[in-house]
Amino acid sequence: MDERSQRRYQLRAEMFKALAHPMRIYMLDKLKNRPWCVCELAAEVGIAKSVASKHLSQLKAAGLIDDEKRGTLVEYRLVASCVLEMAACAEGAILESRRKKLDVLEE
Amino acid sequence: MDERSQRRYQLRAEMFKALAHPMRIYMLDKLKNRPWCVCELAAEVGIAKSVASKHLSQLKAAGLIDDEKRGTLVEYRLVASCVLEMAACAEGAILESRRKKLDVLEE
DNA sequence: CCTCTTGTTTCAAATAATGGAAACATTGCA
DNA sequence: TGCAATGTTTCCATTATTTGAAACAAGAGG
Repeated sequence: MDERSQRRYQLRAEMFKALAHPMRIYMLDKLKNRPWCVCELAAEVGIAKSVASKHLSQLKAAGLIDDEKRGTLVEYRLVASCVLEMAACAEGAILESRRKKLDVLEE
Repeated sequence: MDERSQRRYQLRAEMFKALAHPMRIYMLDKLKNRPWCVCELAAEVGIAKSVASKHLSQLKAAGLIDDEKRGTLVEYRLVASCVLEMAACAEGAILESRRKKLDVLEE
C-alpha cells in the first residue's frame, strides 16, 4: 500500500474512532441544534464534567466539533454536521440489509 | 434519555466502532470493487488470515458486509456500500473545516 | 486579594481491543 | 480414507480506552 493511501485510511479510522461511543453520538446529537457548554451538556447527558470534557476533546481532535471560550465557560458547536445525516443514512442501510436477510430466511 | 434513543445511539456507535480501524477501512475499500475470499484478501493487505478473519467478522456483525461459502473458501462482499462514500464525504468535511481554521489563523 | 464557577489534566484501576500462534473444523480431491 | 487448502476459534500477551476522583488552571466578581 502506498503511503498516501495509508494516511487516508488512518485519518478515516481516527474519525470513526471518535464516533465509536454511544455517549459521543449522544452529545453530537445535542450539539446538532445549538452550541452547549461543557457543564450544561454533562448535566444533560448525565455524566461527570471531566468525562464530558474528555469526550468533547476527542470529537474536537477529530475535527467534528469546535470550541470557543466565553468568559469562564467553553461553548462547543458542531462543525461537520454531515456526520449525523451520514450516521442516519448508514443506519438505514444496515437495518435494511438485516431486514432483507430476514426476508430471505422466510422465503 | 428514553430507551429507544439509547438503542439508536448504541447501534450507531457499534457501526462506527466496526469502521474504527485502518485495516478494516482498507479491507472495505478492496471489497468495493468485487468480492474477496479471506485468504486472498489477507495476502493482499499483508496480514495473517486469522487476523483478517476476525476483522471481517466484525464488519459482518456490524452489517457492513456479508459472506457466502463457495466450496472451501468464503467470499465476503460489501453490503452497505454507502459507508465508503460516507467516509469520503466526512473526510472532506473535516479537512475543509481544518483548512478554514488555518485560513482564520492567517488573516 | 479571595472565592466561586467552569474546564482541563493527571493518576490509577478497570475494561476492551488487537495480534500472533496454535488448535480445530470443513470442504474438495486423489 | 488420507491429505491439502481454507477459515474460524481459542488462548495469551500487549496495548488502548474509559471512568472517577482529585489536583490544577483561568476568568468573573465581590
